[in-house]
Amino acid sequence: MARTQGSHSDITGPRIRRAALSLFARHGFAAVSMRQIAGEVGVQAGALYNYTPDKQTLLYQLMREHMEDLLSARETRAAVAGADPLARLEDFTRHHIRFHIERPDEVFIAYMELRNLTPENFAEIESLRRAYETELETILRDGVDAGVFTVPDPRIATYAVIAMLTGVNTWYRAGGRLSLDEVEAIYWDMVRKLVMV
Amino acid sequence: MARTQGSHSDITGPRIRRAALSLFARHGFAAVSMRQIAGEVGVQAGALYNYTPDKQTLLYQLMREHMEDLLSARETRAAVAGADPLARLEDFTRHHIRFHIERPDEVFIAYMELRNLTPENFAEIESLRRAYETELETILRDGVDAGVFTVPDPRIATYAVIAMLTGVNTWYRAGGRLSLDEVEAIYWDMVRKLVMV
DNA sequence: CCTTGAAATGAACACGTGTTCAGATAAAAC
DNA sequence: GTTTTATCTGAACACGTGTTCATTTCAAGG
Repeated sequence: MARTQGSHSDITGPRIRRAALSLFARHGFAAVSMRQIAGEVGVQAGALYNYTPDKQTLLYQLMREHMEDLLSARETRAAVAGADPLARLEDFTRHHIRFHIERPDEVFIAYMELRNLTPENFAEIESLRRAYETELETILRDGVDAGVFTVPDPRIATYAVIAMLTGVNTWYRAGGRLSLDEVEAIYWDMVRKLVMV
Repeated sequence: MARTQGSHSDITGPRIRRAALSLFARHGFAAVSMRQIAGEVGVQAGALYNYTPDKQTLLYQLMREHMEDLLSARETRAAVAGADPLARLEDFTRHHIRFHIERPDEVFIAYMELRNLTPENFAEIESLRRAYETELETILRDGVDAGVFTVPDPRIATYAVIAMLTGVNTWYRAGGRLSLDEVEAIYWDMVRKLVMV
């Protein structure tokens, strides 16, 4: 019986996911073959099927893991945040940027490879994404109700803020003109003005 | 000699590009075969090579055409706009939304398939994109110089506004809750506040 | 030391890939 | 009516695809 401590399989699964993640992000899901992934892990293609039922599920699991990490991290922070909508919005803004910058491959895949999911898997990922968006939308609505925010349409402001924040991933490079702290501050300034009364 | 008026080839080239555009947008460049494109046009795969040297160039031409349309449309409007930065920014905002919403397939491809371009073709497309971004950045800098805008960093505000505006394409559907005019107005409101002094 | 069984191999399957090209087709040019 | 010529076909090439599975490997359990 394997799968006791230190068994090979305990380490191969994650290695496969890491290889697939990096290759999918670099070349795209459709352009990466199971043989390429296997080669990166140092194994024959057939061996991958001890860890995943098929290529599509491999992609789905990567996306799902990412979205669940995102949601649970958000919930953790929401629990410690106070009731002030402005403080909650600042926390959301800064955390979104930092979380996404730390996971460029996962973020890239989660946005670009949605169309390679089966309809059922797509629905699953989409519902996780909607849950995350609802976090922000709730903050905005609470702020509007409390009279501290003025947004023309909370639903659309949610889309706008998330698109704006996620856009950081397309241009930010560590060691560039601005530190991550500065980027956070600049975006928070823009978001704050965007919702300002 | 063909290629006089009404020749077959005058109409087949555009038909191929339209079919490729739609298929690339739906399934992704790597997942679409030359035989699928040919099938959509009603022709054998070999015939495509009378119109394009290869699949990669077909993608490049679609992207290039789109980016050049975007830039020349922008230049046309910039020529008639006045000197008031606020009016120029409003025009940019509304025009960006409308132009992009009218071309969802082109926009999708231009964002998602960059990694399938050769380095030379990628550089070409990127330089067109930078030129477009510079249009907005110039408006923002002029507004800051004139004292009518306050943005923490014009370069980053450019990225932020473009990401925010292009995000409309991910959720807007004709016949939904909001008309395109309303969407334009809502986004202009948010952009205006974002750069407000 | 022998048994057990999870994990890896490597070949095979059936089919799809981008691209090429000799030959057929048919419409325009003269 | 004949020649010219752009266009299209259909087969071929060399190789890559995801996935399966009988067989081998080899470390842990007893």
